[in-house]
Amino acid sequence: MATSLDDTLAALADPTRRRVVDLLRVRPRPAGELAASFRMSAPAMSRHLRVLRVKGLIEEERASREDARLRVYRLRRQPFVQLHNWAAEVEAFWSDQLEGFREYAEGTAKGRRQ
Amino acid sequence: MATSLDDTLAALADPTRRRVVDLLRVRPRPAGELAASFRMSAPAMSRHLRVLRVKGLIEEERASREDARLRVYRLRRQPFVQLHNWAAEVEAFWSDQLEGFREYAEGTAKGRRQ
DNA sequence: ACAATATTTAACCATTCAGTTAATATTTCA
DNA sequence: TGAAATATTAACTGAATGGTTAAATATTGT
Repeated sequence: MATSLDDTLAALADPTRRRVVDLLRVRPRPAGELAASFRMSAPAMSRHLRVLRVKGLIEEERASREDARLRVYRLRRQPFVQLHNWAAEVEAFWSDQLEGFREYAEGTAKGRRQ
Repeated sequence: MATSLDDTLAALADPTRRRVVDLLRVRPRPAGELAASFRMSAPAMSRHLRVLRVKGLIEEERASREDARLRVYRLRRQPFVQLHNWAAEVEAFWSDQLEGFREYAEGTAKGRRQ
């Protein structure tokens, strides 16, 4: 059930969905509470939640609940670990000692092109 | 010149653009070399590069170059640091001792539903 | 000056996306 | 049983997105 990085980034591209993640980061919440946090109709939020769910960023909570009408969503961990790792890899571009060399090489090389 | 996290995620939502970042992560490259790496016309790549530039993920290299027709692009650091930090914050949802408590509370609480 | 090269901008088109309202489950509770 | 509450799916619409080809801009080299 691993979510691809591309799916994760596509799911997070919409600002509303990113804010939903920030809310779920505090604690799992039912769809209605999430919809109420935005000036947005329930169906619109429902679709955002579906995107997040299909892409594997959240899951519907199956735990026993006092009201079965509520659908409580919680974050899944894997996509965020993967995103974290990728961002760290990209950052390695600068932390490498290589970067200093790259700067130097870019400024002095003459015929080294592709 | 700080790029917002929302801009960063929007720029990375497209798989082509994410692959461009992966290529630039190795070393800065001219637009033509990037276009050649995908089965895609030069104008299409040019637009992807424009998105990445406008959103602040890459910059055109101003260093003295042997051929002024080439536009070499390189990654900017800040957006990736920010993305890394945000993903780490989301992950804290699990590494917190709180998480254990949350699981417990979810399973046992009865009337705690805001 | 002129042809070739590198890249972008312009104009166009098909698809995707995010929002809305209306209709459809499902569960709760009076 | 039946109205209220929670949430989703369906159908529609306008805006944004990503690709294409043609035209324009700037630089290089004969």
